[in-house]
Amino acid sequence: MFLGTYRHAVDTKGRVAVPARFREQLPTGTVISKGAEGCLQLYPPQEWAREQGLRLGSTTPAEERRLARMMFGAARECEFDAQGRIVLSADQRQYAGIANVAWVVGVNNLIEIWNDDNWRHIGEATPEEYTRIQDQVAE
Amino acid sequence: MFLGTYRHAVDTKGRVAVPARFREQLPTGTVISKGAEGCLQLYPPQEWAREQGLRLGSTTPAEERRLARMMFGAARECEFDAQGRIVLSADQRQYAGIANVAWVVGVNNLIEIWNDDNWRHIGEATPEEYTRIQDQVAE
DNA sequence: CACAAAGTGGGGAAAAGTGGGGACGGTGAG
DNA sequence: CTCACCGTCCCCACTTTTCCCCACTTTGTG
Repeated sequence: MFLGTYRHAVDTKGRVAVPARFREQLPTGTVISKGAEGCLQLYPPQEWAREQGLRLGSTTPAEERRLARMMFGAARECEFDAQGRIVLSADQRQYAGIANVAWVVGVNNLIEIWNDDNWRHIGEATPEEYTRIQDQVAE
Repeated sequence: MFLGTYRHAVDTKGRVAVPARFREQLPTGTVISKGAEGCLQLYPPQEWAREQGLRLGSTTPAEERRLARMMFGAARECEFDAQGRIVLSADQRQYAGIANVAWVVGVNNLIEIWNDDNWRHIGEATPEEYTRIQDQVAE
């Protein structure tokens, strides 16, 4: 279970530190790819396995081909260095609009990485907003 | 599992480097053929075997006959040189519209090779597009 | 306040990618 | 039949990127 929000530096080589609390729960085989609303997502192996039903073959429908290409094309297996950092590729940084700073957020089963603006927009909420959205999902 | 997008040069002899990450996972018997939307596809042996369900016979429907002819007719076994490159034939380059640059993309079970323009249209996604397509396939 | 753990930054060795020379073999023209 | 030409393949050398390692700074805790 991944919880909490962390603000980390992204250096000139595209490296970001994954919070130690998260790292201890991430076995090898963790994958990072694009996510909705312009974030990046880290999938622990068991979560990633769920996504792998999507395959290419001569009978795959056009919409699924498109999604598979975008999703797997943007993905990489996470490799942690001795300091517990991963490298965000240039593509990934561009997609998420990340330059020098990234927000690393635990969202229950996945970890998300956001840029400043998008995270402020999506993640921070006034009490009124929060209440409204909770009511909306409740239906 | 093949993941990630790589932009590689195609030299005057039609050679493209296959990313080292992919190469390690490709045994001999890997096949390259044409794919949908104007790409080329590399099939590892076990994936190629799956496509061989498609056979010609007296009861094969017209559409499948056509597909079988195009797909198997265009196929070749991949041969890697000492630097890990494969040669794209003139036919293959023409089909995919590839000149000096190719995008080599891991799409879970297959590897695809694209030209600049087509990949930009099919594979690169803005956050809005990506979110839309993900929601669309989710149904 | 001191010590330990976590995060940040950069230099250098190793690996990956790129480009071209030249040998070999098959094809077609003289 | 011989010779020039073209395509293929193998080898070598250069460039660029990756990643591994070390050291410093900051944060958090006893």
